[in-house]
Amino acid sequence: MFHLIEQKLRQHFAAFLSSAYSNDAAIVVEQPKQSSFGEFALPVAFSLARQLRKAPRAIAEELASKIPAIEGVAALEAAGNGYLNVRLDRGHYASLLLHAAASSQAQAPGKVIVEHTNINPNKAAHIGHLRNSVLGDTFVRMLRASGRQVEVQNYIDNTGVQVADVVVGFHYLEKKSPADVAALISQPRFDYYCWDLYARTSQYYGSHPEAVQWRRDTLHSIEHGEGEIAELAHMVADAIVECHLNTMLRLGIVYDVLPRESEILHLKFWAKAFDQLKERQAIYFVEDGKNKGCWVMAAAHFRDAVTGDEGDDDAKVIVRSNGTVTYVGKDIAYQMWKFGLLGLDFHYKPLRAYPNGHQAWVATDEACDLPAPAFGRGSEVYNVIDSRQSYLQDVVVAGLRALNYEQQADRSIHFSYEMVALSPRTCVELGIPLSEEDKKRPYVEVSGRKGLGVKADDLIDKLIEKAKAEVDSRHPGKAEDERTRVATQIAIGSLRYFLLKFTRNTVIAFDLQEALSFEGETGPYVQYAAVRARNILRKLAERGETLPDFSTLTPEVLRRQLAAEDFWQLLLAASKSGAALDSALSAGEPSHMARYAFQLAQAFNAFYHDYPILAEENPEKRTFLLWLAVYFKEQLDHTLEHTLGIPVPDYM
RNA sequence: GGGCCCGUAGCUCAGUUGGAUAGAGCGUCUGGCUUCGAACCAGCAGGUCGGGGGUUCGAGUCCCUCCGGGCCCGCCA
Repeated sequence: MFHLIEQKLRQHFAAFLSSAYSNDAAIVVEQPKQSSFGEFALPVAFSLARQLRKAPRAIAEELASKIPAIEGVAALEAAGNGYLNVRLDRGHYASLLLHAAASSQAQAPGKVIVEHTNINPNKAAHIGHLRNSVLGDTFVRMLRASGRQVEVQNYIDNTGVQVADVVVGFHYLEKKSPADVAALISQPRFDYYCWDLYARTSQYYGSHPEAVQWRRDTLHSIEHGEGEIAELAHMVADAIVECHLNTMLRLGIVYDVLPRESEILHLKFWAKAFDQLKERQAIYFVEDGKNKGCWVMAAAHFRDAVTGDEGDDDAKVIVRSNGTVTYVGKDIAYQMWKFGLLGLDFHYKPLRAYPNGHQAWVATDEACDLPAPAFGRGSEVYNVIDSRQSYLQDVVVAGLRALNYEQQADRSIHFSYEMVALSPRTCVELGIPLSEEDKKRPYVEVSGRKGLGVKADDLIDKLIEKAKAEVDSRHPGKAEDERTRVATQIAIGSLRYFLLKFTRNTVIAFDLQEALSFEGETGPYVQYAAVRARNILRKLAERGETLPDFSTLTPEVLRRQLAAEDFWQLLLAASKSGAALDSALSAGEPSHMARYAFQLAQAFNAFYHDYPILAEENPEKRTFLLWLAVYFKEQLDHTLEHTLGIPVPDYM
């Protein structure tokens, strides 16, 4: 509601300034530094000062007296050295909130595609992957909450080097047959097994350089899709994907479609993109020099300043001299498909039906009988990929631009974020050996090749264990499975909030102790506020009472009650979820949404402490306080569950 | 050598896109449970916003420069 009033205010001032001063500058509406100044502050007098050659303060006073009355605004005051502060009519505003019908938001045209997770299917997911998925999933929820149609894609690189390395491990190091591996897959935590095997294989290359030939042979077999090696690769990749989907489902993260690299190749996506790139001369064949025999994209396409003239050496190789295509090449084809620019489509088959009924599909190269939804053909594409790959993302966008797909290039957004590293303290705790140099660093980078990192499932297990101990001590009377469910919800809230509270370009130095904290600015703190609101209503029901009739809360009554600053500030904060969503979306920062939820919880916890609602004896005030609690609960529940993907437990 | 990111309280981080007296959490210290359960609340202490220039009514925010740290720049992905 808050942002609607803000919009109205902006329009009102724009119209007035346009007619009175012929000034058409955009109106800036801020929130005052101190709440005692009112609800909005307009620094408009400062920008008018130059035009009118008058002191800002005098202009602000003039505006305050001359501007026509605005419905719902109680006062307009000049303040400071030229601010114009706006005070809302509290009764009017609250009445709007009380009677607001759940406005069904008009669906914006066009489909947004969000690609996230994209974990190499060769080992267990780790904490860094969780940041990607939680950021992506939350952004998806935010877009949907704002009325956008969104498709969630999880790209599977099932033919790459990383899968090949694990296959090398199984085939050459462990001499395992497909039947042996199938037996392993049926055991729990196959992804953990591969985590170790991948590290072992990488290590083996280090001490046996000649083994790299195994990798080459394996990649070749995978690409041609034949023989035992190719079969192993498929088995491993498919099984690990299942593990990843299970891990993500624990956090409430689901997908619509999983495009795969194998299909990009088999269905000639790349061949078609290659033709277009050649035809439009986005890439060229190199006759000489270090890139001899390759098809490359000139550096000028993806770099601002090119120092050299030709710069073949700076060019990005798209097709190797042996004729195989690089990852970026395939990514260009994939990006084209996302926008419906390729004139080709995958076939699809159902991959899994989620508990909530949602169906995920996976790309295949042969048609199946079941009709799949129309995937791809997006009008906007967000790729959630860590910032270390920004160079490659630039190349992909440059590819679109070089093909004259300017609009699609502009709407290809690298939703980047910094990596998750480990705090030195946590490395020690996990038994990771550190050099003297590393111990002095603020953080240590994780490495899949070395097997260094915190596995996602381990972390989730630890969080559940910790939460369970807390729940057990507080609610010994509740049933075991119920306590486990609540503990799981708390663990999810804790983890999702932890990964969201940092802005995207902050490197997270993951610290186990910090992540396991449930106090202060954490998910459980916010959940606790929602649970407290819930408790009040449950207690009311236990006393045999029902909620009073809120229609007795007339604007006059509301105005009277909201004269109390504490109540007004809580109501105001709770009414800002739409504004918070708008600003979080325009900034592309899920962290803003998380912080809003935290601030709202803070406001409620203070309110809860100071005003025992059920003990209130004045009937009018009691009714009002109950409505306030109900309104707060609705807003926080919605923000947590719908937008942030954080469940609200029944009790804590 | 080129590109991107970071530097704000003891620690970890925000800072509404240039606005009023720079804010949270943790930690330290002090106080508050008669159950709408304290995973909470209240209070104290803590800052030359890395340094130096500049732009203007106004800079943590924009520009230049220097210092310190990180990440990329492969016929890996």
